[in-house]
Amino acid sequence: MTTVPPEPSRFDPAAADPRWQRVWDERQSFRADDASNKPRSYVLEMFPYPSGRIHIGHVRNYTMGDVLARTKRMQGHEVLHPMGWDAFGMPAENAAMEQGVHPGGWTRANIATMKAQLKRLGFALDWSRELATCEPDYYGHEQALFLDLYAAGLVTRKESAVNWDPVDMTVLANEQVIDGRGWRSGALVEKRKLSQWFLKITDFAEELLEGLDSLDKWPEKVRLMQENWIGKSQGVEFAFAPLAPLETPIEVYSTRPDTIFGASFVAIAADHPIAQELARTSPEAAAFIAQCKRGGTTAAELETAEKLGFDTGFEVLHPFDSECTLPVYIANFVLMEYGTGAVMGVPGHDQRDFDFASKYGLKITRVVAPSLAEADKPLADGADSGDGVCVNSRFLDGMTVEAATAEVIARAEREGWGKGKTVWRLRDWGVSRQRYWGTPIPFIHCDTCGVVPAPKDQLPVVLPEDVDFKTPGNPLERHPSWKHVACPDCGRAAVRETDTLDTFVNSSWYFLRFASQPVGQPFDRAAIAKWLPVEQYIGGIEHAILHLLYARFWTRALNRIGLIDVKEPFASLFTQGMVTHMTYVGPDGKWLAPAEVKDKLGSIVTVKGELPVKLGRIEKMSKSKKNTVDPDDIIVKHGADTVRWFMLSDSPPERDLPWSEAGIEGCARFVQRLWRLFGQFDAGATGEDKALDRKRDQSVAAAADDIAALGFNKAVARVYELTSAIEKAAPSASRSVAIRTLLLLVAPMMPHLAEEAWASMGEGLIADAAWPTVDPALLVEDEVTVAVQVKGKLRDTLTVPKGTPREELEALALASDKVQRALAGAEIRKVIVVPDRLVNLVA
RNA sequence: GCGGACGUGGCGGAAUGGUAGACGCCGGGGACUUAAAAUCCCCUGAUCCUCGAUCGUGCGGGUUCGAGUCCCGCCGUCCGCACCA
Repeated sequence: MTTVPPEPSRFDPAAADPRWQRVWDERQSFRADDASNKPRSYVLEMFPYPSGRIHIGHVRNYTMGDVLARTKRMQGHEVLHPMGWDAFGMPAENAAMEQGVHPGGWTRANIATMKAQLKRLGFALDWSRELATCEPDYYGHEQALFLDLYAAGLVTRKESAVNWDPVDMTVLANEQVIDGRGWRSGALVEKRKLSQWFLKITDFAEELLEGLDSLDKWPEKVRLMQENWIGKSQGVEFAFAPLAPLETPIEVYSTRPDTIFGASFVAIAADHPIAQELARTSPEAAAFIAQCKRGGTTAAELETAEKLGFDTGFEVLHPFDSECTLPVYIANFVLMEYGTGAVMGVPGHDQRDFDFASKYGLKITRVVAPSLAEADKPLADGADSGDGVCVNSRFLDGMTVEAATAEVIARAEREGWGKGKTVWRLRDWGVSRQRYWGTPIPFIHCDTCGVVPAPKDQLPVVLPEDVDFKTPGNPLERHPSWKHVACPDCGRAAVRETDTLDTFVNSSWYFLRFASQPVGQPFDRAAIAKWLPVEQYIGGIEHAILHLLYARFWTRALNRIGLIDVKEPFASLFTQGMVTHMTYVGPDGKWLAPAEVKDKLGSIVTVKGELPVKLGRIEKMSKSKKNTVDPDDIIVKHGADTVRWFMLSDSPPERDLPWSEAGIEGCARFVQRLWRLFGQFDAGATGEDKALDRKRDQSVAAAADDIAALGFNKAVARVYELTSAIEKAAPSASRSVAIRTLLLLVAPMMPHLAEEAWASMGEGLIADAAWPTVDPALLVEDEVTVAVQVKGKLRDTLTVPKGTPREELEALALASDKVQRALAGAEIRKVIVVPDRLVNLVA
């Protein structure tokens, strides 16, 4: 094999990248020391699902975390920056069904591939802590934690209507149903009654909600989304007394008890017991209920769905007025799952009730008005949901909405027909999945003893290897021997639970396992106290609810049962934007890959045949749109540092980053430009360049601030500025110091180039070097440019020593020809001077 | 319907209420070269143009000596939630 010696004036990533990656590996440069006395930083990016290959979104995510981790390290922190694999999940089983491979083999091969890809990007990861959730060494501990939660009463098993995905043939959590469809399969979700395992996340509704207030370093958007998801609503639950022939009272829930005198009907859900009972004797009612169930549940269908009702003929009594009776309707807009499955209809102050009452000719009364005087203001345009005082409401008249609400609740409780109640939108988390490739739920079903937890000394309950995927459904259920065990209590023949845990359980505690991996237990409490909470967590906004809410819940649950001390897992959260790319549509209307098109005289044509190509939208990279770029290809072409630099440049990290070929080439040019500049380092140079010294330290200070705030695009701009300034400067000792400093500054972003240049200067590993210190005196300019405005418009600028007194600035401003011309002899009425910034002459 | 974010050159984007457009990409001109690549220098918001001037941050108002930034009202784009009582 012959090797071509690299051109010395060019940086050769093909040779340098693997060389330095090997050095970091051998020296274990990024291994976190649990015993360190340095300040600690736990930097974490959401671990990937091993789908096959790293995609560009991963590269962006991990590059950001890496720059932060490397910078923190240089700044003297003991950094924990681990990586692992969210390795259970449906795609592995799909691959098993489609390709006849074993999910474990498929997953582990993908992990090997993706790990090699991550290594090629030079991430400063502590690989000694690598974990994969599909290994018994991980999920066995998860089973133990699940049993602990069970012992504490936080795991329940109950029969319930569940979301059944008919394509994936499994149950889905509410969070996994999007617009009535499975989040993975896209199939219309059906309702089924099954015995399921649940985690009692609703026990934590209040603290998960209140905890959001302490997460001041989380995006407001994510906190709001979680708040809405938890959905706290305060109101009153009370009963309407029945009139014969109706026998049972109707319990309703309302957040507006102040409007109780405006109630003109009661509506119950189609699934409500009274409706179901009526359907047995009334074919009309049965037909209506059937009609309700046919209605779609997608957003669009709900938007246009008409409010439909069925008059049961029953009547109930108003709690405050024995003269007043209300008709009972079955209505298609009332949900059995929320509140009591029955509502009081107040058409005057609820648009939905208004529509319903208008349609069925029910009474519409105003009971809240801006003032008592406006009690009879007509409700022409629909319901009035505004604030105000109660009217037409007897003893409530004149009270504010708030006071009236309190009064009604007080009376209901005193008189015993209702009570104040908080209702949550959040449901318990159903975690049973009828799948093979997940954590086996460690329980045993015994005909004699019932549901018995697997003894802890028998953990892990390991998945069987010999399974077949030729028929749909759960392979664990079909396996000939796996499920048959002796009951741990009575010893008689029993069967294992064949459901596995939702994969979101796996990702709900992995950040704890990274902090320590003791053999016999899930984690070491002291190590968690040292490292947690994660200082900076980085990942996609798509996990704003699911993963982040579940992880918060697990952390709080483990805290409550006394296993850990931390309550919130992630102190600071950053949600990064997607990598997008132009899409191309060929003459046949099919998507074209970027490599299949080219630019010909300003218009885009196909490479083959030069046929015209239509430009689509700039969208998230996806295989179906063919607008993807493979990270490996770019690494081979340009080297890891170029890819990393591109990921950090231009777009603010929270926004989308449009991929462009021109952009990556610009980055590649800049890598070489830096390399040339680093080659100009001259240890023996003499002479001082004060301006460059100042620029150097200002750049370092600003870039440090930018990186700390995750403003990587701004840090990149500082690097460009300093680079240009050094290039323009004449040789001097200052210039050499500036080159050396620039090298340290780019080290977290372009670690391979930095190591190579650092070594050529005769230094050790730049990975072990310290962040450059700055002279605070140099951060302050001694000369400033002051703007001179006339009536707020810029007319001139003055360059003056910093701290020039106001009077002098004013005099200098008045002495300017341009200012005099702009003034044109007008009399000055007022002068605003902001020292070191501007003078504004108001004429 | 409810909630939120955003709107700045050809493009990605900078800008503690104080010189709008930093930095990068694209484009144009030039230098070097037999030539090209690579590299370097200059220009690059619009209009009128010699200096210079006028306009300019989605639209309309307002607060202020001064607004991309704050307030009110629109328009548009994107995201989340949704018969939630």
